[in-house]
Amino acid sequence: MGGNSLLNLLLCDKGHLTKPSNPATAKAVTTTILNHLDSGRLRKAVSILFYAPFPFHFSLYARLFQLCSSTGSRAIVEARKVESHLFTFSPTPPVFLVNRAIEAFAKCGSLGDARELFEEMPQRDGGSWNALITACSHSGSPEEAFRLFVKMSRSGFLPNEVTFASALGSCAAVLALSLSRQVHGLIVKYGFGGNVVIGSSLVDIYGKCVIMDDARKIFDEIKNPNAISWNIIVRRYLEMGEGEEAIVMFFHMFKAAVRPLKFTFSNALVACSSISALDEGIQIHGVAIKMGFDDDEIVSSSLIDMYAKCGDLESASAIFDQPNSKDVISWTSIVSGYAMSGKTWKARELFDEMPERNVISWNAMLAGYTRYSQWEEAVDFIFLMRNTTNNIDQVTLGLILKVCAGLSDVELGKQVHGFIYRHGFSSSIFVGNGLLHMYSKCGKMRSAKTVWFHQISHWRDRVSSNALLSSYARRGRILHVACANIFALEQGKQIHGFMIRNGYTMDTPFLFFSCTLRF
DNA sequence: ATAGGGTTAG
Repeated sequence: MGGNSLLNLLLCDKGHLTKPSNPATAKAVTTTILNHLDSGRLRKAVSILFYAPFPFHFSLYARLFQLCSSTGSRAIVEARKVESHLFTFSPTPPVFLVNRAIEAFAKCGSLGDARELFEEMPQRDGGSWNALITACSHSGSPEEAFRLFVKMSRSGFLPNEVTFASALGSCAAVLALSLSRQVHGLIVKYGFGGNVVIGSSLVDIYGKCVIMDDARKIFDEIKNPNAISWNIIVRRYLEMGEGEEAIVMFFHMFKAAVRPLKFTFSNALVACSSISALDEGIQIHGVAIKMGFDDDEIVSSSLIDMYAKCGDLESASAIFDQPNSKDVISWTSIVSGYAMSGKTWKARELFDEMPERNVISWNAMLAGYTRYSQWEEAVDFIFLMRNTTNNIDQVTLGLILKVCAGLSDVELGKQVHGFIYRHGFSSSIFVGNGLLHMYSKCGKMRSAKTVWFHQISHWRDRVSSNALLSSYARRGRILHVACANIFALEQGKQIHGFMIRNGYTMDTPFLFFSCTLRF
């Protein structure tokens, strides 16, 4: 019990009424609270509730919990006040209301409060388990979500489609393929296979695990795919490097008469740039205008990016020059468009005008200089960057190493290497490759070899001791891979990306998770 | 009585 509820109890013990003396009082206060809520004054409403020494109707608490966690508010203080008041004047509230409280705490970002409340519940229902499992899966605690998922069944509660959807969300977050297959089996067994949310989640997971055939099969079996389902399939094809199929699916969506999400427009447009499909991009632009999406910031910045990457800088500028479409992303897209097409001077002019920059904007400009071997400009820019911002990431460092390589400046390269080492960027494959290239280009083969072995041992330490990394030759193909588990996800992703970029044949990736489900 | 899935720039 927190200090707040203690305060309320003291108020009771001092002889304050636990029930309004006049039955009209509670009703009047409720009306006042509702009026504040209707005008969007959540804090004021909660404050009035908090100091009222009598209970309210449960539906009011339910509504308040929901508002505390609705998008944008994340009002943890208010959620705690509502909970405190509820328990003070209704010591044994109905289970559904406690479930709402758990959800509110979780959505406000306090998994601790949610967990504590769950632990202290004298009675639980399936919804309580679902609330906490969802909370864990949203708070970056997938392991705990899995544990609860298993524990739930052992405690005699049957998982329903919400449970499965949350469990699959956790599977996707850590690419737990083997676990997903087990959960998939249970879903079929329990008869939830036809659920659109679950089907979409499965498409998402199999796609992320690079098993696109399975993903597509499951997608085709969804009876009425909704906008999110379509978004997933378009995105997964895009990430597989199958831009054409992504675009095809985008247009299929219209035949199915499903209104796309703005992110689906983005994904489809990125697919267009990935295969330089300007004509299709123009068609999608037309569709966006027809459907009233063209003044959306996300869609318009994606359009700018698509036109820029397809080499149509005029159309890109035309959209960029329209009012209300200039966020950092649009700015970065247009700068990148000029920079990567060799017009670095124009790009720099725009870059200098940017009202706001982030590390990606800086990298976009630097990438232009390195791509066109403008080493002097690049070096000046790097020093400017160092003096202007502390925002540096592995992409910046990779680009700086390219500059060192371009200049064959091993002394500068060594300094950068030192920086990388001191700031813990060594594990990034992007940086590692940059170092390798830099040392080789400068003729320092011994250093290159050292970097290589360090890189390899790094993977071995971080990946294989936790999970499994096996590369093996078979039938003349070069390399097959088994991937990482949840403790080495970042490394697993890096290896995966490395393999895709370098054209290795991909066998079914194995992802291991130490928990085997028993039902 | 409810809850669950996806996310543009280097």
